Amino acid sequence: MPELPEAERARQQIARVVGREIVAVDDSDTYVCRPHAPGEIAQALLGRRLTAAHRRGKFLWAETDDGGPDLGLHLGMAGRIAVDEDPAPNRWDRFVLEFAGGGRMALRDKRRLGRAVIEPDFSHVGPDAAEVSRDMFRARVGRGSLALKAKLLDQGVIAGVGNLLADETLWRARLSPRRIAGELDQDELDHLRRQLRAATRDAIREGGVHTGRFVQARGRGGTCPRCGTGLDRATIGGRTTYWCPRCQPS
DNA sequence: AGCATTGTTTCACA
DNA sequence: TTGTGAAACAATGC
Repeated sequence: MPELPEAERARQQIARVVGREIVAVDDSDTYVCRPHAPGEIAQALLGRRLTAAHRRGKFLWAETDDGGPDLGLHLGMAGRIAVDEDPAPNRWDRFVLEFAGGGRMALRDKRRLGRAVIEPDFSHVGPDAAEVSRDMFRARVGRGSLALKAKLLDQGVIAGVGNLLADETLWRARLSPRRIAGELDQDELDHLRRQLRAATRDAIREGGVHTGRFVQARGRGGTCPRCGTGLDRATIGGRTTYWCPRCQPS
């Protein structure tokens, strides 16, 4: 599930525990907490408080008090942040903070592709897809020979777009996922950015990328919500991609 | 049984 | 340097 809209909801959850004293840390999942050894994150956080919750694309991090280290979190393919909920039954809470007074925050992740790390490095992460300026978007997205879909999925170009949001955005913008990024003109790039922002804003408001009109129609045998044409399907940028061949001509 | 899956990283290679 | 594709990661669901 998690793309930028889900990550933003997760950030809001993290913000709820800002100011609470951390009295226990479960960092025993060595895969989710890699490369840290068990207890390393605990030692860095025990007794501290989170002071702010931030997000860039799908990457989350929280500042800590007294010059403590940042705590980086990523939801991976199936994670979410559970605040003050009962512990998950099947050890799906991969990383947990417990607070004075009994509350808790868990990275709840059926798979284990989420991450929890101290002092995260975002040097290779592009600007947030919902915040990127028009000029920055033109310069970063509108170059190179990659297919447009692959370009949007590259977190180093712009951060936050996943497979579903990419398809939703391209459908809204009436652009083929196969178009070459560097061949779009300025008007097309500006239009694409507008549609990306709109699709992202709608998804955050409606509760996730799954609420998108196109995402709901997306799938084997799906038809275009606008014109009823059967959707095309192919692997682009390593991900299964759907598009309307009529609305989004190559 | 086999295949697919919303994410990221790494690697071999062109 | 830039780009491509595949594999790996882990686990679940159809």
